[in-house]
Amino acid sequence: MPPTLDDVARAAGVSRSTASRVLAGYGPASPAARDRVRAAADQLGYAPDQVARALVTGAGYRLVVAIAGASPAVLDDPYVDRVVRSAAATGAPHDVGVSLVWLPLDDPAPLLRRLAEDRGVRGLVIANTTDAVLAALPPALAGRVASIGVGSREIPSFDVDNGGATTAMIHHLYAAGRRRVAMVTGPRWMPCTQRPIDAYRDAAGEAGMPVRLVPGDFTAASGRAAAARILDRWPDTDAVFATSDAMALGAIAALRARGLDVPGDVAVAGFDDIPFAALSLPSLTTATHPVERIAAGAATAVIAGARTSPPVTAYASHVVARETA
Amino acid sequence: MPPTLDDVARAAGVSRSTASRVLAGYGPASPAARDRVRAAADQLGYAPDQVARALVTGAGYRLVVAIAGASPAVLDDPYVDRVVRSAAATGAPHDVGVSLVWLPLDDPAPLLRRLAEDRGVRGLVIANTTDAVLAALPPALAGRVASIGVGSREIPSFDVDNGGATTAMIHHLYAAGRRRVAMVTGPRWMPCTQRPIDAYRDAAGEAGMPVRLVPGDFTAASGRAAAARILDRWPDTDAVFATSDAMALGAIAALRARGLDVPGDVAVAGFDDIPFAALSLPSLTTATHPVERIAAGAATAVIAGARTSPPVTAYASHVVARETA
DNA sequence: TTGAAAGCGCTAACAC
DNA sequence: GTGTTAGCGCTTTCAA
Repeated sequence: MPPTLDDVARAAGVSRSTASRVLAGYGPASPAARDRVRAAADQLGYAPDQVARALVTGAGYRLVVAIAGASPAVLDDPYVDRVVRSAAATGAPHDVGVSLVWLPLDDPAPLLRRLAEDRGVRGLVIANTTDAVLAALPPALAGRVASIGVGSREIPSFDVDNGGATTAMIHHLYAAGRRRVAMVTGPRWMPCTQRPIDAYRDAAGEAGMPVRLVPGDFTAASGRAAAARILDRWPDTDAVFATSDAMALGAIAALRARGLDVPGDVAVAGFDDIPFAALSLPSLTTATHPVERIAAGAATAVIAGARTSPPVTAYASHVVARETA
Repeated sequence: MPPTLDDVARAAGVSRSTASRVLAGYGPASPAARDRVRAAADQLGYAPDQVARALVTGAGYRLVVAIAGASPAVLDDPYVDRVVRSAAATGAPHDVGVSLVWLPLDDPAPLLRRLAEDRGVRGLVIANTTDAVLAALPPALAGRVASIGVGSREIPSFDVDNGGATTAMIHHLYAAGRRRVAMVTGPRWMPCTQRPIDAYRDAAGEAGMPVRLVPGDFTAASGRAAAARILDRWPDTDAVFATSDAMALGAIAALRARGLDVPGDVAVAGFDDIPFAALSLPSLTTATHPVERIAAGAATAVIAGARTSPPVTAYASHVVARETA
């Protein structure tokens, strides 16, 4: 049996409350008592029982990662895998576990309410956040939510600087001599897909280049379809920037199916820098997406108490120039 | 504030103990009391507080996914991502969260001991399990551990039938006219890499074909290196079966770098059926690996109490014939 | 079959 | 600065 606070207190010759105060790190305690308690705790290998602590503080012991989307299928995505894994690794030293749920986009309130009432829930990390989801957040969750994507005054946001990445990538394509760059965006309902669109428009406007936008949903299939639409509408397109590597890979397949050479006829760039971007042939030019760091930041914010985090934390992305663009 | 057991008991007009017995599902209770308690619980929307329950039962509230390996870098792997995500989704309805840790292969005992003593830990799912890890498992963890990989009499094992998959794949290659098939295996220290090797030897023996084995570590880089070694040692090799898609893709790159055509000169097959396998050009022939189902099985076993599971649960894998083989 | 009572390990008022 | 006391919500003897 692991030692309890009582054991420590007894060994240190103080009361349980004093031991608790010392170990919790706040509340009054004499230096002498401090030393003795700490020594005893060390010597016994004491670690506070998080369950008991959670019971009395009402803190909650698990972090819920909620992925907003139209159907539970949104969970089936390597991106989600990376978020969850990073959160699970981040929580481990704090003894908080992670559970994963699908947050229905059309009616998020019931689940959100249940989570708010669940005493086991330490806090929430929401991904694919929309304004509607933000609005549906019960007050009881205040200060315990972080968003990967858009945030609000109360909800801190953690996300990649995809606007900056877009600017950099478009400039990269222009610098390589491409003139008619089409962009495959994320789905319209995701607010965080707006920044790349704006950045693209700005870059195109400044350079006097055309704007060619087609939406996708981050999957390879949607990239394939998007490339087909682009070629149909604007046959002279000489570069495609897809905002996910999967879409970029799909686009390449579609381009080749039409007999076009990549990058000879059309350059293609992706976004995310998944492991296979480097392995595909030709290797894919893309921009980094530090998903693990973002998720770790969001998880840490929730565990620490989200109200102390700055409203927006943007993670830099940089262009990885390979063969396709 | 969510309703407590006291609220339910009061509403049902019984004592807290009776309500507890009814809701827990065991212990004596009259049918009348049963009905009243259940109705009250329903009506109030009662959900037991897992923290309080854990405190008294000592059951633990989180599932630890431990990945054995030489360094913390083993955590940085899409395979791990899939395991963790599936476990996190599986635990969610049971209010158990998942945390992820690295289990040092050379000295697993200290961490294992800490986990065994941690009252917050419900149980363990271990991946990349070795016999040494199994031997180091403290008795306190008995019945609360499931292994993805090798198991033992006490530790149930959940894994893909990679032996069967290997047999099927080798036969597929022979049937396609390949005669000198080399295999890139997993690292030697992983016991679960043995079955594919045995299956390969058997198939080769039966067919009177040569045995050509080279170890890898499941990464693309190792696949590349392995393919180079294969060509150096056995230049007439006409097929490579790599036991991960990443290695297969690496092997293809190496083959092409030597001017060989895939599948014209050398067929290549992988294992895992990662999303990118279908997208690569030429598309990769591989075998499925239901990682999510395996992890869900292991997680469920731990949550339910692992001693009730059969000692070995093998998940079928089937060949997905595409262009490379 | 039921309820009273004890207690899981901890924190937090509140007296001293 | 310190110790006493009272719970957090639940399960579980044990006596009725």
